[in-house]
Amino acid sequence: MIGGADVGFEENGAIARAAVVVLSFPGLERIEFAIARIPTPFPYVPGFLSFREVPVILQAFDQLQQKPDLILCDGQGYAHPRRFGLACHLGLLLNLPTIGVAKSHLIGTHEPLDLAKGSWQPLIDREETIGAIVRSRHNCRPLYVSSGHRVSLPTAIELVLNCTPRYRLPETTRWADAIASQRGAFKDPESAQVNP
DNA sequence: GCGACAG
DNA sequence: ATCTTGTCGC
Repeated sequence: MIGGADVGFEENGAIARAAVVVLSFPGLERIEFAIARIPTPFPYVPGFLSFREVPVILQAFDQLQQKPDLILCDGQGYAHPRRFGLACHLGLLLNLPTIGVAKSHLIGTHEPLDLAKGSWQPLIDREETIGAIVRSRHNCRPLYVSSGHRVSLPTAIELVLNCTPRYRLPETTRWADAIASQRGAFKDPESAQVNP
């Protein structure tokens, strides 16, 4: 079972709303999801994102009946100024394997990336490989992948690609995002009528 | 001093 | 992250 977590905001950022979903693997069928809302505990400060999003994610996670074996996070893992991004923070607190999958760059340099899906390049910072940029779809902006907790970078890249059959983002992230934001045909959580 | 800066 | 319609490109 693979989990996905994402956070959205309401009331001009005053309320943080998290969604954690659980998908089967490798089938990627949606098994379950949970939602939590709390007053936003911390402002957005680059490099300190976990203090803003992890608390509410933990509350949503606690509500799950079926706990996932690993979680794909929306944000950096080891590819962080102090090597401890959101994915590392969440994984350590839950003592669960996690992977950081960010949609944009925070730190690190890299060589040009091939356009073909599946290609990747190491992300380097201070002579160290901290993660990788991965082409999850032909000719699309790359994903910033890095290990979060108890997962190696090669395994992280492989898992992210296996969770991304069609779109730029992993299915886990797409579902969590659709549920965390208040978009789509999301009416009653029980009816589960959501469109990623 | 200047530019960059996950969500 | 969020506001917010149409639109450019494959």
